[in-house]
Amino acid sequence: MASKKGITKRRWDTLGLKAIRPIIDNIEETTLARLRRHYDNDELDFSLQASHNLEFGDYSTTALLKNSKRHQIDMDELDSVLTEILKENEHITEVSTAPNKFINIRLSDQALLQIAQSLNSQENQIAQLGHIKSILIESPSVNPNKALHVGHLLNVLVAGSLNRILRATGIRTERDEIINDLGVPVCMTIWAIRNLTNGETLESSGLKPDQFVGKYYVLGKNAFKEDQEVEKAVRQIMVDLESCDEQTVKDWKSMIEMSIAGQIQTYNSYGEDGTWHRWYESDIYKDGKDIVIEQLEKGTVRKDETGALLSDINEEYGVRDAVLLRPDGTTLYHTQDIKLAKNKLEKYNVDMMMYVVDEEQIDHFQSLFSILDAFGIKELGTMYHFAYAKVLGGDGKSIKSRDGVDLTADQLLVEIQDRIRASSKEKGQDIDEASITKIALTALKYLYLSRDPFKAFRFDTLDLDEAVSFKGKSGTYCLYSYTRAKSLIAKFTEEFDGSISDSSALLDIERLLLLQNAKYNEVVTNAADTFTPSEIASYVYDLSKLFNRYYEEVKFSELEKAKLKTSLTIVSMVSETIKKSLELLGVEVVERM
RNA sequence: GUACUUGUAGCUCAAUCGGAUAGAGCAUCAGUUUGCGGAACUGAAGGUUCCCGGUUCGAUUCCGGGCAAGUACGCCA
Repeated sequence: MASKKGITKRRWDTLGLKAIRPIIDNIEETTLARLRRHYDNDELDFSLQASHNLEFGDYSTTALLKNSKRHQIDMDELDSVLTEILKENEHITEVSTAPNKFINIRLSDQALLQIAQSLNSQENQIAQLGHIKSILIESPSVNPNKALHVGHLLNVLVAGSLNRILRATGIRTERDEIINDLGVPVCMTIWAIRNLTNGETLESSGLKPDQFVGKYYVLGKNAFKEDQEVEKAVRQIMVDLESCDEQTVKDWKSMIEMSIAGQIQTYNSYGEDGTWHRWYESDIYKDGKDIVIEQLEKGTVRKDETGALLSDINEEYGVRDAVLLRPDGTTLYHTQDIKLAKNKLEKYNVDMMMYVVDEEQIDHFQSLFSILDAFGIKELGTMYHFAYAKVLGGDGKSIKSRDGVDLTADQLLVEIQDRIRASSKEKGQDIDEASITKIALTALKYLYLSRDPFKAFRFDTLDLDEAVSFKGKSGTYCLYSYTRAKSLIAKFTEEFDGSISDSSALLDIERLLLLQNAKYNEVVTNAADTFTPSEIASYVYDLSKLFNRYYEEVKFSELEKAKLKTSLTIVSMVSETIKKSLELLGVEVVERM
């Protein structure tokens, strides 16, 4: 009995990724092997997790609590055995058992530096793959009659970031989207462009192509609502399109092309190439009939009294059955999506299909996934609806319902750029336009990606002011840390050679910094496994914050030469981690700001 | 009505997916500055994690039941 629950659950744990942690994995393995041998019991468990507080050591284990009860081993005895094994490890300098039976270990300075070097090397492999080795991401599938607004942007940025994060772990990713190029709204736009332009053309309007389309969509929609004659005319366009009337097809194609071209421009300005594969509803809306009829004899589809064909899987899957073919043989949304899924699999042969579509369509996807499973096309658990919550306007209402009055993605970028430019002028800095754009994108992307996408958020000017204020938890703060690190290395360029020959003990702040740095593989793996870019955002902020503390605490110009070299190497490694992390969020770093 | 999602500091949000004393930012208050870039740093104050049960060494997290908010519910896409 398949469960309806979980198809769109937030926490996804079936990618089976396992982070590769240099040295830490090694300590885990050797300790576990010795422990099992000592007790001659292969069921014993041992794992290390990073401590959140230096007081509790660098890493800790709950092995005492987990094993003693489960395997009837005396806790004190296990404690002394485990402590002995850990103490003999070359990378560990201190082992202590807390009153609550956590065992805390402290790593040697050497081990910390080695870990940083492994993570920083070109060969750093982030994770071992599980059974999901390839994923197709469908996004953003914006309707072609509208310019992208600040709500669509969430989709674009999250999908872009997920794509990068998944790739970083070694998963093969593919991108695609479906363009709904049919339907009444499209025909309303065609009608408006035919009748309301007063001679205005794309060229003479000076608008981006998608904005041009969007403008006439709104005009067409209003006319459609108010005037029955217009409604008639729009219906006629639908009929003409269906019957492949030459002029109508030409107008339609030109409108769709304008729209896509404009959307791609927007993707480009946000640093996404937008070259992913596009499926068109008009290519597939007649298909899928045979798939449905084929299922009739398998019992997963039934015919009702009107002659319509419905899915018949309610009992097994607990989802409401859907109409798949009208009595006249025409298809519906579901039917097209079934066909599309089949096409996708034929083209990309991926282990998992992900749909980045807002939460309004949860029911649709639960139903679709169940049907695909029942039809033997793709198993449950290998399809995922990333059901992000809608972005709300400043008044707390859905943006979707208020056509034409909202900030478009293009306007938003310009607005942020203006603010960045103004504030850098205020500080008497002279920054080139390319950097202004990068800083603006940093602020914006961090704002969008640092939060949980499953919780609705209100988009209003308050958020904007915060994003560009450069204070506190922001992308610009992280970027600033990076440029600080870079300028530090540039200042001491003669002393910096990437070595760690110094033998004096690391400072506490250096240990903290290296420990945070050491979490990189784990954080990226977890972000991929649970589809949460915000984990990267939190991580890079914490790392940046530690770096700024380091920067304030240590006067580099007063350090001994050997110590300076090591410290600069640490700075360099940390700055590279900041850079890599920001890139996973789709942020390109600047060297100066 | 049914299903899904959400509920944590005054506000906006975290919490490595069962771990130690629930953390940040904003706002508030108090400090650091002759500097390697102050777009920085340090500190104070702020909590019955919506409520009630259960599971267990241990629950913001998992399970059950309430309460509140948002969203979706067959021939539209």
